[in-house]
Amino acid sequence: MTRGYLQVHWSAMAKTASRKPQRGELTREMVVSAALACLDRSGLEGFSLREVARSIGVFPTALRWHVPGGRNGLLAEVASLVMAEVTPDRDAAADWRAWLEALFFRYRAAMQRHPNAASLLGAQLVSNGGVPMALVDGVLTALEAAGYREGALRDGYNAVIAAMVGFVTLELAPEPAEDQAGWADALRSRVANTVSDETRYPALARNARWLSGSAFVLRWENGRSAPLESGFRLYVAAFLAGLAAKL
Amino acid sequence: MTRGYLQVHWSAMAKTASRKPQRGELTREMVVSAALACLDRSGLEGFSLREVARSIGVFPTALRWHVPGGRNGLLAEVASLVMAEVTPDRDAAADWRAWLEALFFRYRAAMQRHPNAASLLGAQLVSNGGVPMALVDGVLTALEAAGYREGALRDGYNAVIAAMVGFVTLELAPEPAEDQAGWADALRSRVANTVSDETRYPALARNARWLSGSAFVLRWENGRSAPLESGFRLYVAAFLAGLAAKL
DNA sequence: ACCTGAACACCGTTCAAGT
DNA sequence: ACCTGAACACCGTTCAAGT
Repeated sequence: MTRGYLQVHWSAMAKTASRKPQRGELTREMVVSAALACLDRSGLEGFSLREVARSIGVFPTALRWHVPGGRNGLLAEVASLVMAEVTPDRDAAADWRAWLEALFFRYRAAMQRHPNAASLLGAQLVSNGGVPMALVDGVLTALEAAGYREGALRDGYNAVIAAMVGFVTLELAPEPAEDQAGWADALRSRVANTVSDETRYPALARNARWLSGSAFVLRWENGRSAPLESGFRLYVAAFLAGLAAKL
Repeated sequence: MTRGYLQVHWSAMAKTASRKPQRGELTREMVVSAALACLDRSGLEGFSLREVARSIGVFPTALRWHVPGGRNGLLAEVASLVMAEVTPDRDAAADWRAWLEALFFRYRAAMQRHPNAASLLGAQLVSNGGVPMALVDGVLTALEAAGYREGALRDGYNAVIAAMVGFVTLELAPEPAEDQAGWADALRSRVANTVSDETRYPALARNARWLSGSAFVLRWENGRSAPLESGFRLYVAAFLAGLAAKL
C-alpha cells in the first residue's frame, strides 16, 4: 500500500529461493513459504503477489497455478502455516485450564515468530480457515471438561477464540510502514503532552510513569520491539478465572 | 485490493456530497465523513483515496490539503470519528465494573454501526491515535477504584483495552469482497464435512448442532449479518469477574 | 501440465502549474 | 490558500500463447 515514493531495488529483493527453479520444480510449499517470508519482510500492507513471484524468480501469474484464490487465497495458506504448531498436545487436557492457558501462550509465541501474521489471523475472516480443526476440537473438549454444554459451550468457545486472538492482535498491530522514526517521535511527544494534563486526565497523569511507552494508545512501538508480557499474563489469568467462575 | 475484474461505474458512485463543492467550500470534516462513508461501502481493503475524492467530486490530490498523512492519516481520522461516542459518562463510575461493562457494550455498538471500522481499530497501531484520551483516563479511574496500582494498573489497563477490542474485531472480521456467495457455500460444506468426522473431532461432532454457522472458524458470515451476542456477553462477564478476582 | 508475456483497470504519491 | 492535472511506480487479475 506504500507506493510511489519508495523504489524497491533489485538488490533488496528476497533471496528466499537462491536459484530460479526449473520448469516443473515449483511446488505449492515453495510458494507458500516464500509468501510467509514476504509477509515477514514487508508486512500485510506491503505483501504483494508480485514480490512473492519476484523472490522465487518466476512470473506473477505462475503462482496462480499452484495456489488458486489469488492474494487472499495465498494469505490463507500462510495463516495455516503459521498456525500449524499452535495447538497443545492432547494429554495436557487432564487439566482443562492448563490446556487453555498453554493454548494462549503458544498462540502468542507463534505470532511473535511472525508478527505480521497477527493482523492476518485477528482481522480477516478469510484466514480463519487457517485455524486447525484440532485446535477447535481441543477447545471444545476443554470447555466440556469445565462443565460447559450446548449454547453455553458455544458461547464459551467463541469467548476463548476471541480471547486467544484479541490481545496479541492489538499488541502486534503494525506500525506505519513509511517514516517510522518520525511517526514514533511525533506520537511520543503527543503522549508526553497528554500525560501532563492533570486537570483533564488526572488518572492518566497520576500513572504516567507506568504507562508511557508500554500501554495501548500510549505507546509508539508495537509488541515486536516492546512486548506487553505482564499485561498478557494478567489478561489470560483474569479470563480463565472468570471462565471457571461463570459456571 | 480487489482490482481488475470489477469495473466500478460512475452510476455506482457515492452520493455523499450531492453537489460538487465550490472552491474554498471543501472542509476537513467533509473529507473525513466522506471517507467514513467510503469505508462503510467498500471495506478497508476497498477503501481508496481516489474513491473518496470521486464521491466528493474533487481531485484525489485535493484531499491531501485538508488531511495530511495520506491514506493512513485519513483512516486515523475516521477511527477518531467512529470512537467519538464510545466513552461512557463519568458518573457511571460509581461502580467501576458497571462502567467497564458499559464501555465494552458501547464499543461493540459503535463498531456495529460501522462494521468495517472494526479491523481498523483492532489491527492498526496507526489508528490507535483515534482512541479518545477520556476513554483511557476512564479505564484507569475504574481500575484504580477496583484497587489496581502501578505496574498492575498498567497490566490491567492493557488487558481491558485488548478485551474491549478483541472479540469485536474477530466478530466483524471482513469476508472476502469478491464472490461472497460462492465463498460462503464452499465454507459451509467444508464445515459440514468436518463436523461429521466423529473419529477425528469427537467434541466438534457432538456439538455440531450448536456451533455450525454461529461459532468462530465454523461460520460463513461475519458478525454484521450473524452477531455473536451471547458469546460476547459471556466474554465480558468472564473477563470482568476475573479482573475483580485477580486482586 | 506448467509457465511466459502482454494487457487492463485500478492504486497512492509527487510535483508543477493554475487561480 | 486551495485546488487542478499530468506523471510515476506500483498493484491484482485476465486472457492468449508458448512448451
